[in-house]
Amino acid sequence: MKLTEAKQQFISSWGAFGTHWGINRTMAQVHALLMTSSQPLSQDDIMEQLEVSRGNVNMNIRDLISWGLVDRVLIPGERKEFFTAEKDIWKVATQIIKERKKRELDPMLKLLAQLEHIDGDKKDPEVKQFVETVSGIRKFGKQADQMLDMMVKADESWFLGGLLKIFK
Amino acid sequence: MKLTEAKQQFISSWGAFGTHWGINRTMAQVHALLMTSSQPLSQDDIMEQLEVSRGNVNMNIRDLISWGLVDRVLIPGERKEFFTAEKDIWKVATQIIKERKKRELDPMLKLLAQLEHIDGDKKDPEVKQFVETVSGIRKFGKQADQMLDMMVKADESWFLGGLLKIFK
DNA sequence: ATAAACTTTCAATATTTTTTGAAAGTTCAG
DNA sequence: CTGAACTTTCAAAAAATATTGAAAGTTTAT
Repeated sequence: MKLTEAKQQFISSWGAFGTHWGINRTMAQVHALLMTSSQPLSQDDIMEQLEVSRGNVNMNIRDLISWGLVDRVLIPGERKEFFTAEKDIWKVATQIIKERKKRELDPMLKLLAQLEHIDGDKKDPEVKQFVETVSGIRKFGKQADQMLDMMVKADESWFLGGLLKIFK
Repeated sequence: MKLTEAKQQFISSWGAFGTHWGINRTMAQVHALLMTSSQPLSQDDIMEQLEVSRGNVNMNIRDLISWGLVDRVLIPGERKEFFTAEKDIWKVATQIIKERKKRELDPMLKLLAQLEHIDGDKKDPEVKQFVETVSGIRKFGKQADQMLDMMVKADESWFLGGLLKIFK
């Protein structure tokens, strides 16, 4: 398989994959393009390669930067801005975990904590089921939260190395 | 806070949460409703409580069943079908992990394996970067795959209990 | 100060996804 | 067998989301 073809496929699949995880197609594709590019690219490069509009590229690059996955790069002698993506997949993963935790998990846990305090008969099966479900989710979420915190702090090696040992 | 109000909030937030993770609002809400309900509910109950159409409820219930998160229940003496959701959050999580792994991670890993074989100069920086990125993602994915497999096989207790010890 | 080069914004448009509801299909009691 | 009760399907409509592109804004070289 030729590089060009493989790259196309990768970009297109990464885009499709992203949409299953609440990430818009173009953002995922821009990310894929930058991750597989050895050199920084300009907005125009990206527009051309992905065949999308200037505004679209601009917006999605902004978002990727806010996720900490892409950086602006200045190239001496060039007027334009260029962009690179973090290429270490472990760093990419921990960055995404950090952000999603902050943006989604933490607020949800905060809400669940509030919802556990229900007025009314603790013996009413409906009240009981609600409180049990919510507190179950919250406990699970807290545990996941801690685990993710540790992953983010931990070193890549225990994950990419012999993770298996842990569970013996 | 009253039960009714809390339940509304939970359902609505669970729906919003779901959309950030590629799950449609109604499916997440049906799931939330069933998880917090002590009794099985019929299609009509769900339609009424969430104010959505019959077809919509039907489709999303089907999906939830295919995800293994909801079961049909027969109630003696009733003609209608009723539905319940698995309420053990650990089982819910492992079920979701199992399905997403099968539906998304496994196919992606299969694709990445193919994309690593590029014709062309291994010294070309573009080829090199592409192969490195793809193989990095694949290694990471394989490791994640194994870790998730273990989680699914493992017992709830090491997670919901003192998970922390593992990392000392 | 000017203008070319470049970036950002955002209302309009297009696309994708979800929802509806009525018709067709199924099941079952009598 | 018949029809009432219930479920499923799916084309059309609505809603949500993403994209465009041109105008406005900014920066920089001269």
